[in-house]
Amino acid sequence: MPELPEVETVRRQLHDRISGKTIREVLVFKTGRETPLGEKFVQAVVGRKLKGVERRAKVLVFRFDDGAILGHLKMTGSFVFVNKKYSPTKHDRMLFVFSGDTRLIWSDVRMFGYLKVVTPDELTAALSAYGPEPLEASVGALADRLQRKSMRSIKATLLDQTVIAGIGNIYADEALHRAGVRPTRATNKVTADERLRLAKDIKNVLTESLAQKGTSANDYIDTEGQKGGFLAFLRVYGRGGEPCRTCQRPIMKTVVAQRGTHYCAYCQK
DNA sequence: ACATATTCCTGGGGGC
DNA sequence: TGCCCCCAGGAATATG
Repeated sequence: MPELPEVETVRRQLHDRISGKTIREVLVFKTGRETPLGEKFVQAVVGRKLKGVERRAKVLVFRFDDGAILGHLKMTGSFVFVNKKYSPTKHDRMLFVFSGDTRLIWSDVRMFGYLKVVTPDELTAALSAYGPEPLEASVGALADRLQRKSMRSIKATLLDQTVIAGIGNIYADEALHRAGVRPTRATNKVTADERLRLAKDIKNVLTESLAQKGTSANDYIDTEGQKGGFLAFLRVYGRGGEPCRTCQRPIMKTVVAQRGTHYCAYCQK
C-alpha cells in the first residue's frame, strides 16, 4: 500500500513527465468520491496548466497557478503512463491527456482513492493538519513529536498523520522493529532514548525504501508499471511465522490499532 | 477530549 | 468447480 516512499516515487515520476504541461482532455470511466464529480471535474481541470507535482504526507498535489488537484492513492490506487494504443481496463477510473500527447491512467481496484479539485484556500486548509515530513524534519524534532501523554499504542501514534506525516502500516512495523519497541507499548511509556531511536529508524527505513522505489507488498506499482524493490529488505511486515533476521525467533502476527501487526517478541520490548 | 470501532471497496485465498 | 467467509487497510466518521 502506498506510503511515503511509494507516493514520493510516483510524485517524482509524475513531476518529471507532466509539470509545465496543460491538461487537454480527461475521460472519466468510473466516478467515485472525487470532488467535483465526473463532468464537473473535467470542466474544472481541462485547459489548466500544471505548475508541478508536490507531495504532503501521502497526498499528491497537482499544482495549478491557482489551486490544485489533491490525489490520494489509498491502498490500491495507481498512476501509470500509457501510449495512444492503450485501451482502458476494468479498474481504470480516468485517462488524462496532456499537451504533447502524454497520457496518464488513474486506476484503483478498491475505489478508496480520490482526486479533488481545490482552491488555494482549500489547499492550505487540507494540508494544515499534517505533522512534520519525516525526511525533512530533524531526528530531534521527530522524537519530540513522539513525546506525548497518550496511553494509546505507539503503533497507533505512528499511524496518526497529524503526529508525523506519511508513515503507514508497513513502515510503522519496520521502524518499531529496528528501534526494538513493541507496537503495543503505550506511547507515554516509550522512553526518551527509544523515541530518539524510533525517529532515527523512521528516517532510515523511509530513506532506504525510497532508494528502492518503495515496497510492493500487494498492488503498488509506479508510473511505469514497475514494482518497488524494498520488499526483500523488510524485517517484519508480511513475515509472520518466519525467522527474525536478528535473533531467528519466529515473527509474531497480531492486530494492533485495527491493523495487521508484525513484531519480534524477543527483539522488541 | 480522547480512544476505539465502523465504514467505504474488491480481489484473492482458504476451507469444504 | 464453486460458494462462502474472511482478510487486506487509509483515514473520515461515528460511537463510546
